[in-house]
Amino acid sequence: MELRQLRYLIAVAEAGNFSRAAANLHMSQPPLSMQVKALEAELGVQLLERSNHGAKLTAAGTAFLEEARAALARLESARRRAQLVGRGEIGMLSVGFVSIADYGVLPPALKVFRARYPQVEVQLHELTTDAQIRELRASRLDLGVALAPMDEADLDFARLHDEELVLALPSSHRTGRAQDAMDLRTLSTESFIVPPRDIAPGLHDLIVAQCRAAGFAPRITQHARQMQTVISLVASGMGYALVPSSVRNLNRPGVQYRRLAGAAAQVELGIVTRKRDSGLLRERFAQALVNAARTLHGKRRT
Amino acid sequence: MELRQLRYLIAVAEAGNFSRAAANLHMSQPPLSMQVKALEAELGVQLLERSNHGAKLTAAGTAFLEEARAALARLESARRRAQLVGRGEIGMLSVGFVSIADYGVLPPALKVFRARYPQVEVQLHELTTDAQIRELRASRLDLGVALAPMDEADLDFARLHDEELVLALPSSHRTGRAQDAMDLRTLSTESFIVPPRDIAPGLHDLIVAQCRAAGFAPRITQHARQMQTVISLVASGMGYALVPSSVRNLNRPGVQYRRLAGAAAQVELGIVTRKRDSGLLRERFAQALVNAARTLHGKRRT
DNA sequence: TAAAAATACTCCATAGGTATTTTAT
DNA sequence: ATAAAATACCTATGGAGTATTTTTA
Repeated sequence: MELRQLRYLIAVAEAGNFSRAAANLHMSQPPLSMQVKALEAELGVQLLERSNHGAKLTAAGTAFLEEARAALARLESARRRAQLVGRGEIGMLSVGFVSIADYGVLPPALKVFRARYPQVEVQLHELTTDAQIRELRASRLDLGVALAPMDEADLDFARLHDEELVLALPSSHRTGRAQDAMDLRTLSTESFIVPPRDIAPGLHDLIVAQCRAAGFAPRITQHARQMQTVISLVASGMGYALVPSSVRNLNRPGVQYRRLAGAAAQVELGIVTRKRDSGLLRERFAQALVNAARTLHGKRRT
Repeated sequence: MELRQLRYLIAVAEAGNFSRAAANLHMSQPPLSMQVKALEAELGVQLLERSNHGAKLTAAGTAFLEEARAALARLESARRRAQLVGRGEIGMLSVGFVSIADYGVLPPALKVFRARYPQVEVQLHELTTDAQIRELRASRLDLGVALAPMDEADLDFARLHDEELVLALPSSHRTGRAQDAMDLRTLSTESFIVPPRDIAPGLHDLIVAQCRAAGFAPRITQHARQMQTVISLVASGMGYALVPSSVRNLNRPGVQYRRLAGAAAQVELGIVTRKRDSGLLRERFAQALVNAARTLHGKRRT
């Protein structure tokens, strides 16, 4: 069975005679007759009733044509959908992100992307860096916004921006002015709230290293997986926390943020993707993230 | 776009690599690559992501293939339906019949046909001969069981059987025994119930001619379109009627039937169809009617 | 270097063209 | 006699084959 034969059959059925159909198809009558005959032979069914006056569909021909037309329509829809998906006008994109991205690059990037590609469904998953790696490998994620360090052989990491660690402390703490940097050494005996190492090893280690640099090992009294929880615990006076600076956007009563005196460790945020995995939408979304990062943090660099 | 190309794309998508797909298709790899490339070129979309390890679908390819598979399935269904209809296993048949056929050939013919072709939908329409001619020409009917005479240039008439006219008279009429023939001349002053001439000219004329042959013009006091009505009127004592003998099967209290003395006019029943209109189902139904007629009336002839 | 896809070419099967015959009204 | 489909034969496009090159992990 050939598409050509279906189109020819349709032409004959519509014209009601082979000669006229051939003219409509810009071809001569004999090959048209041959093709239709070949189709009938293959199906083993007579589709047209021929006469000197022309040809009309048999009952079998009518039944066949109805289905065949639907099939052709389906093919057209296949073509259309492929082109739309190919141009990235419609589609699906699964995006993972660490919670701090939600206070920084993600919202503006999403806003721009959604405005430009309203037909693209973006599925958002708040996941730790580790979980993103796992989900990327399982192809349940197309792109992740995660924390460095990242040296997985099968994944690519593209740096978005750095954030320094800042101190989150209860409002009850009254030392110095809000804009002043704070010396971590004055807090060496305080309790610290830190994300658990198995969940966020990069951030965990960075926080511990920062304290070490200030000459003490932090007394960790609470682990909390999500930044929101960390900040809530600080607000309730459970202790202090070192957090990436975009968490400042999380203004919660009872919490204040202070820059650290001296060298502050940098948390590096970037885009993780599968190596040699194409994906127009993925690239465009990555670009939106890069642009958002430039807008938010670019000023400091230039 | 060619069906071949769709099948090739499916093979590559399933095999995950061109070379293996080519082997599955019993062809060599280069033409396979060419055809898929041609498909992509026509659509203007990349459907496969090639690498040394093989090829996998892009998002566009996945979307395309989903629709394309549906289209191919639809084509298979087209083939199947055409073959079933072609073999007359499924289909639709629109049958017209004059009311007296309903007391004769039609019920047994229908029973046999329905048992053999349960998937064929038979639409039944009780229509006068004239109406059947009209509906056949409008292609709303495939076959009719009608009354002679029939000499329409574009229609075929195949005789089924003859029925003689018999007399239907009220039970109150007490002349002679039930099995005796009755002389129409004894009823020359009675009222007659006759189908209107514009609806059933053949039967009407036959009845009038029968009376003329008996030496009188019938006094027509009532017209009735349907045999049921004619018989009801006789039952209620409104008059007498001459009806085709199968109407005897309509046993209604208050009515008796008698053969006519002397020569009784013959009502000829037959199958009307469009000239040069094929139709397997139509032929099979006609055959069922012929068989039924032979069973019901054949004995008299042999 | 090895495995896969792409390129270069050759060949022939067949879709389509022209000329003509057959068929049925 | 006419109009349509079928048949006969020819041509050439393009689908498929073989041999080879290119690519990248």
